[in-house]
Amino acid sequence: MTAKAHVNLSRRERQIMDILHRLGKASATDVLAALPDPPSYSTVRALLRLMEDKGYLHHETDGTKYVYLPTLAREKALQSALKQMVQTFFAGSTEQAVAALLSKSKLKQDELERLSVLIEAARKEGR
Amino acid sequence: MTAKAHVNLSRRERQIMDILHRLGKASATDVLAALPDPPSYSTVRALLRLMEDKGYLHHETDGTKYVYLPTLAREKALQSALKQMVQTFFAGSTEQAVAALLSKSKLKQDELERLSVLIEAARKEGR
DNA sequence: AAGGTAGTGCTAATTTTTTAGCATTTAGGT
DNA sequence: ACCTAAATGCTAAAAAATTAGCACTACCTT
Repeated sequence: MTAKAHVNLSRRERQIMDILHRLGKASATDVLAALPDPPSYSTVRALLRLMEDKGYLHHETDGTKYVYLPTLAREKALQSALKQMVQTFFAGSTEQAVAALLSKSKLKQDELERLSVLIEAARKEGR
Repeated sequence: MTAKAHVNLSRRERQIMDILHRLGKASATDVLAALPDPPSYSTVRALLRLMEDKGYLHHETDGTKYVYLPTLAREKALQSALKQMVQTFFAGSTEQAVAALLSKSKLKQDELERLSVLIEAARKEGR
């Protein structure tokens, strides 16, 4: 499983990976509920089995049922997704990406406060 | 073209949209050069034509050749991508997304400085 | 002006994805 | 112990995506 496996995901596979990353872990029923234009339950189970074969995810047993989790650790997947986004829309500039996030959402005072602390810390560290 | 059209893109379609957003616009040759596991030139042209039919992109003529551009304005596509990312990995928290970006890349002093200015401005504005 | 190069249009085959059905197993309640 | 409910395993059909080939046109170079 390379870190850029995501470029090879099909439509449904990507939707399912997004759901798993969002929920952390999920049963076939959970996945079905979260899928856009949901297919049948049977279909979802088949997809999950195929994706497990391909190594994108694996399952644990919770009593008699299966709970699926991404194979690639959240950290790795996140890093890959962030990099992809920064490259695609900001020519590699993290600064611009952060600026876009800031401009597109109304952060609360306490959130801004905490970010301010983070940035000041980074500035001192680099100095 | 809804703003969440991206969830319906196939593997190649997504790869091509990423390339177009990265480059702004691109010829079939450009796209071929940028595609991972590149297929034939003929294939790329067919994909571009299909995607144009679906409304994902359109072309302009540059002399005799075609140059393709995303239909959805960069701003819209970006907003949709950012939202998707924030929802998937940060349960909707922009603050956490920004924090992750900061922690995963070494920003230069001048970049940090500019971000600091942005954040202070937002803090004053919200107050 | 002729030949070659670089582009487009169209079509069809192949491969992959997506889908659903049926059989089987396990657990729990009466 | 038996019946039902809720799982899973497996298989195959249908739909969509991916691919490449061939024919044609415009332009440039000699």
